[in-house]
Amino acid sequence: MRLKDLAEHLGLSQTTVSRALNGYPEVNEVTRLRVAETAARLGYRPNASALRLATGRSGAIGLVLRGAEELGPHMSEFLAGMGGRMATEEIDILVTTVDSYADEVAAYRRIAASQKVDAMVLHSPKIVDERVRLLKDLGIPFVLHGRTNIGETVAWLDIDNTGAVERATSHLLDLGHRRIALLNGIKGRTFAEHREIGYLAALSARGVPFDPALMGNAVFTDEVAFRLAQSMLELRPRPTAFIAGSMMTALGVFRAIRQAELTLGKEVSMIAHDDVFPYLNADNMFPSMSTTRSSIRQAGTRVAELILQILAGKNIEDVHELWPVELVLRESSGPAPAQ
Amino acid sequence: MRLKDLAEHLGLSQTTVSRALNGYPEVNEVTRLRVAETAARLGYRPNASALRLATGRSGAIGLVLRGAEELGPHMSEFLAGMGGRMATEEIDILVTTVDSYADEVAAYRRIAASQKVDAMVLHSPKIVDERVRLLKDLGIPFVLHGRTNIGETVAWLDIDNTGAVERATSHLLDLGHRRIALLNGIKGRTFAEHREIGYLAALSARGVPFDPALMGNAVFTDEVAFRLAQSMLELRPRPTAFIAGSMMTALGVFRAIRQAELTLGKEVSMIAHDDVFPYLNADNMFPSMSTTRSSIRQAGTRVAELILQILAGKNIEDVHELWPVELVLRESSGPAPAQ
DNA sequence: CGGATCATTCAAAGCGATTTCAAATTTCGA
DNA sequence: TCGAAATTTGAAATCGCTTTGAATGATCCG
Repeated sequence: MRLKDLAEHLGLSQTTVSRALNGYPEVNEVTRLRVAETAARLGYRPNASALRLATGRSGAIGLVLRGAEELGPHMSEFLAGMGGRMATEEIDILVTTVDSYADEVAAYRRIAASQKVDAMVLHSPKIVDERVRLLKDLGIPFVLHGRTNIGETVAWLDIDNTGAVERATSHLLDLGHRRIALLNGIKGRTFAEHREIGYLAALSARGVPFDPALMGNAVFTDEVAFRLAQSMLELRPRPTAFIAGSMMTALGVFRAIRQAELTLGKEVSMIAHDDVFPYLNADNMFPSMSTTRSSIRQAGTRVAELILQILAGKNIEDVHELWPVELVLRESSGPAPAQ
Repeated sequence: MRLKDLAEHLGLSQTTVSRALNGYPEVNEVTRLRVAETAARLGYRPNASALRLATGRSGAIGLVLRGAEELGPHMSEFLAGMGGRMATEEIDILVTTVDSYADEVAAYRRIAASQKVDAMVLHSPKIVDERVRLLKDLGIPFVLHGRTNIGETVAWLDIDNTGAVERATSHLLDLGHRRIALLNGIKGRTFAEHREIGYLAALSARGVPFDPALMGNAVFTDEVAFRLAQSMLELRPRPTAFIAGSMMTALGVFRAIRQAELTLGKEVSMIAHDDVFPYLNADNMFPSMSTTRSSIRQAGTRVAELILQILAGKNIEDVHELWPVELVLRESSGPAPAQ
């Protein structure tokens, strides 16, 4: 069922039918109704490729992911959020996976040259992220999920990682903890650096010296977290509190604490960052987990919204959002044990 | 940079340039080289929309997901697997999320009518899954990840859920367990029904009566699993072993066992199904987790491969793969405690 | 009544590729 | 040397839609 068929069926020209369906004003209301009704009845849908070619818009927004590393639980939540918003606009999400960084750059070039997407989302940037400049050079509109220090205006949405960790650290200090371990993300990623800044700021505000042995940088998997926490718990004096970068990390720390036969919430405290996974609830852990919370799914939804605004003409200078992070105290964080 | 520009730049016709780039035989080797070199130097890429319109192929394969429910850790692993295979073919993955089942049907129709994809992947089917018939009616090639009992030939790839659970159950019976709980997936999904069959078969082979109180059907989240396991552990006599449907489920059972102050691997045993998440390793749990293992990422890669074969003309009757599942014994499963 | 205005409709020209069919040039064998 | 065959190139049609610019009738007003 092509436009041409539909037009013939109606005894009208393609022009009129196209206009009727796309809501142009210069078509008789009676005709418009007749067209709409017939199109619906016959299940007509414009061919996506033809439409894209004619309009120049591709009707898709792109996402390039380093497969193994990035397509984890965080990303799928983010995707779900984006998808929810885009679905109502009938805009597709185009997921491209790559293996290496070099492939990633090539992928951006390819996607740009073939005009497959109208805009892109850029993820977990580094402090200085060349991908940002690349996309600017390529002229593709994009929203950065996170921030970067490149001398260009970009549209971004980020959560207040610095503030979150600063508050968590301060709170633990208030509870008397002095040996607070930070399980942070990969060195070089902006969010990890921001968290480190918050951590150091809180420590220095109380004059508590920073001990590099109490800071780990790694991916957020329970396994790595387990190993890091395990070795930190062997230090003397050992840490009395952990700040875990994600819920996966928290699970690893959990295990390390248990294996060391310590009690979470008493001998050792923990505050974890919670991206709000529907299948891993901080409230229902045992003991329940104190968290710094920010829904990554909501972030996805909002990023989608921002992209739509940009495509509608909004100036990217006006697209900056820094989301506060709530500190939710539960059972896993308590007063530091007596010396 | 359009084909036309490139052709003018070369002093050739679009026809020749197009042929040269697409490897048609009737173009002079010297010319071909010159075209290829110039195209590469100028970074020419055919416009995706135009190419699709001209060829009739969309260069994408589709995936419709019910956002909240389906876009979890399993799916992101599967996606990563698919993406890896498709990337080398320059085929895109089009992710559409929907809220309700009704929306899902509409989404399939829409995608079909607008010819956005060349093929689709269908996921976690029900015993009788109408989506399968819908896709057949719509004439879209697809591969089913799982199986369904609809009277039609479809291409599918599935793991041997029945065999996996049967072996796990038999093994626990061998160890002397008689009260074995099964934390299964949502009722009606084929994989859950298959697992139930394996469970029941193993029980009845030993003449162990089936106790409905020891079977739970729910989504695979740690929270739900925790609640189910918790209430099961309150039964008397209580279950001495658990078969957990996923690693998330296992985490919940873990917690329930600990909260009940029992020891995993001694008073209570557990075998969990492991889809092989890179961030949640059965080997590194404490105690390490016995599992029935099958990489869902590999399944994704393979499904992608099968789709490519189908698009290349392979008969769907020849596309059926049932993957065996390995049983990996570790510390979480041990002999039943003495009465 | 007649010219201007308005409301509708349509034919045809893109969009940027592929592909059919024809033309031009070379090569080859008799 | 000449015609046929093979090789190489190109003009134009096509894919299915949007959109420009023109045409057709209907309506209005002096």
